[in-house]
Amino acid sequence: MTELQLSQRRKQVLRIVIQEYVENAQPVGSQSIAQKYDLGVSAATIRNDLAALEKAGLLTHPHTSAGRIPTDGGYRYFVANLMAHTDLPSQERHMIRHQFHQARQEIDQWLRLSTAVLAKASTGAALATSPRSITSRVKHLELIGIQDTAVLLVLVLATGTLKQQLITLEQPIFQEELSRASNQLNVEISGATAADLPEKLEEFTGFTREVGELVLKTLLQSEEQITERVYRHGLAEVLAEPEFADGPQVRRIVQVFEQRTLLHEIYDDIMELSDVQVMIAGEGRFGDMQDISLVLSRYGVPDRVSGLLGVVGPMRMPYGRTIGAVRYVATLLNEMMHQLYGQNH
Amino acid sequence: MTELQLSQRRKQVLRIVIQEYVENAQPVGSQSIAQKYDLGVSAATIRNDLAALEKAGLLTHPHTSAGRIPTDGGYRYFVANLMAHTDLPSQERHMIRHQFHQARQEIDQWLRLSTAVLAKASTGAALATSPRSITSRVKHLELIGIQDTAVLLVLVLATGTLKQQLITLEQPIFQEELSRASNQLNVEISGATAADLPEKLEEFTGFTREVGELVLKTLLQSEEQITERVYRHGLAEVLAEPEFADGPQVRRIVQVFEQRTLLHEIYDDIMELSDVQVMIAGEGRFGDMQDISLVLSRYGVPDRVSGLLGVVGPMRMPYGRTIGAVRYVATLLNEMMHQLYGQNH
DNA sequence: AATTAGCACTCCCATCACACGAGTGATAAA
DNA sequence: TTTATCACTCGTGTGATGGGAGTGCTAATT
Repeated sequence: MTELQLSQRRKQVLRIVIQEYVENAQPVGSQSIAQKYDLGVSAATIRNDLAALEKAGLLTHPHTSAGRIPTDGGYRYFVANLMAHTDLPSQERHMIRHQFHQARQEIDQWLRLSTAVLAKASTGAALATSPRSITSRVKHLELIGIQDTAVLLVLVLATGTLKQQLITLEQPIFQEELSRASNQLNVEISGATAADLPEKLEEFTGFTREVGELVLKTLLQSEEQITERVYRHGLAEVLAEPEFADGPQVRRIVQVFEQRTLLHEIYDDIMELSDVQVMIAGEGRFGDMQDISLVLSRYGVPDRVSGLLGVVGPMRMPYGRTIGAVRYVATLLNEMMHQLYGQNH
Repeated sequence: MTELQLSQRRKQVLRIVIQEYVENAQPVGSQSIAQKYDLGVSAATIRNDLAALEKAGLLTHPHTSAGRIPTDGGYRYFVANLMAHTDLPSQERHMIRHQFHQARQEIDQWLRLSTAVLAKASTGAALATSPRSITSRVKHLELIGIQDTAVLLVLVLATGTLKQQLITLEQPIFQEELSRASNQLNVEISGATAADLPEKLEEFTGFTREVGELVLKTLLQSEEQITERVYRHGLAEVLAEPEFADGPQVRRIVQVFEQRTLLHEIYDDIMELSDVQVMIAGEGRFGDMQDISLVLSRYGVPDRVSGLLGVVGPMRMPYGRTIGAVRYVATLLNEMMHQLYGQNH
């Protein structure tokens, strides 16, 4: 993409239009700009600038005699070139950090908190996926008889995640045999990844082998699944924004917010990049996302676990603030999880 | 409440008004009734009946020259006295049952499926809570060293539910000591409830005792928590209904759908009663639920586990069908869980 | 007493006309 | 390149108008 060349003043004008529009949700005209901001030029000049910015595809009118509003391209230019790098105010940061430290050692709690915090700090609705292991490593397994013919396989992964799987048997099995099988397997497969496992399983037969296969299956599954659990928060609030006054628009954002498939599609894109990603009106690559923007980030521990975190809201969104919030929460989560999953293993 | 006395024909008229209005979302007038349904009387007579039903508080006009629409009271009367007892068509029932049997032994899957099925079979958005144990019983515990000073406590309840809790220690502890502690505890507390536990813990000291206390705390927590996880499905679809064309109304239903607090408040009411409960416009007992109805049911195994399941939708809802769907899915869940948690223990 | 026909009345809704005003675009001068 | 000026556009708000669906009432009928 060739970098668009704009005079300083025109950049300034664009910045003002976006800022005003984000704040008031009203088209902004040349006069009000000239009046409110002292650019040292008259309204007529600004009018010319506005026309130029419109020609460049950064602004539009809703109709002839209305002020200008930013296009999706306008927002993109703003985010890429004009936006002030905004961190959350330090007071707010401290409050959030404090809350996180309250919820000790509970990933589930952290993610709930993350969405709550994000929804509050942005104008959007927040969502987060549970973390997914990049390569799962078995730490320990346990077989527990639940009923005569029902056995619960409990799998502890190196990350501390628990997986459970119910096994239904043809005929009853004694707890001693369960213990024997689990002991044998533990010795062999503790620390193994999905890649190591098939080889190690070869020496086993019968029930023990079956359990081993199930472990493998569960392991693979846990590496695949990226939206095992999705945390959401703040949909009701974002619907109060004026752009969601009419029906179709509401359904659109609710769908984006609810659908798991979208997250699947986006996941890989986000994972490749370490910083916060902004996706305005679907960037042409995703379906019906007119007037909707996403601000997303990866979180986790590199090469170990990672998940998705972010905000979905109207295109008319305070990007600076939102990006700052998402970035801060992601950083915080990174810290917390680093501490948990830590250096060893 | 004194049972309202209505002539056969008036009941019939009320039934028709509700049926037509539910179908078309349009006020229905005396003439269209006389025309479409052969009641053997003229429009004028029906007009009198409509006036009488309005006086009785079962119908209203939006304005003088419009047809009638049901009030919340009208719907209540309909549900209580007039509604045909409708089960889901048997073909649909079979399909649903089949889907449930596909998702073998996975409560999580069942509940996801339940909400998906309910959302499809009703005009509403479906929600379900994860099951909660009435009295949790410890089946087994396991202590697993994750890092030097981090130990994962894995608790298997008699129901097969897993609870995990991370313990952070002051100083490192050896796996042998962990094993010793867990073995000691397992012998003593296996099968114990929260009520039994304090007594049994008395003989322990030090680390073992600490773990025991933690088990107790976790147990109590799991009995309290009723909305550990809430499954939701189909919000986007219900927003397509004409009553949600305007803003405030949308926010209202989204709030009802999202809020956990409401579920907490309703929980006890629903649990007392075994059949499907219909709650129209909050029944005067709950906050801002204008024009919103809930159709809810308990599910689970009596005296062991139970959860909440149901639909939230517009007041203008096909109650017969919705109730049938909720009832069927609840029954199905009951069956499945009965099989899982079963007769023993 | 219940039902019916007739009729005036009410009130929503769609349509049109009109004026207002914010904001533009163009032109010509500085 | 910037500015002042001015005609033009078009959404918005207001008020008038007519049609129509549906009611409520009254008086006649069964």
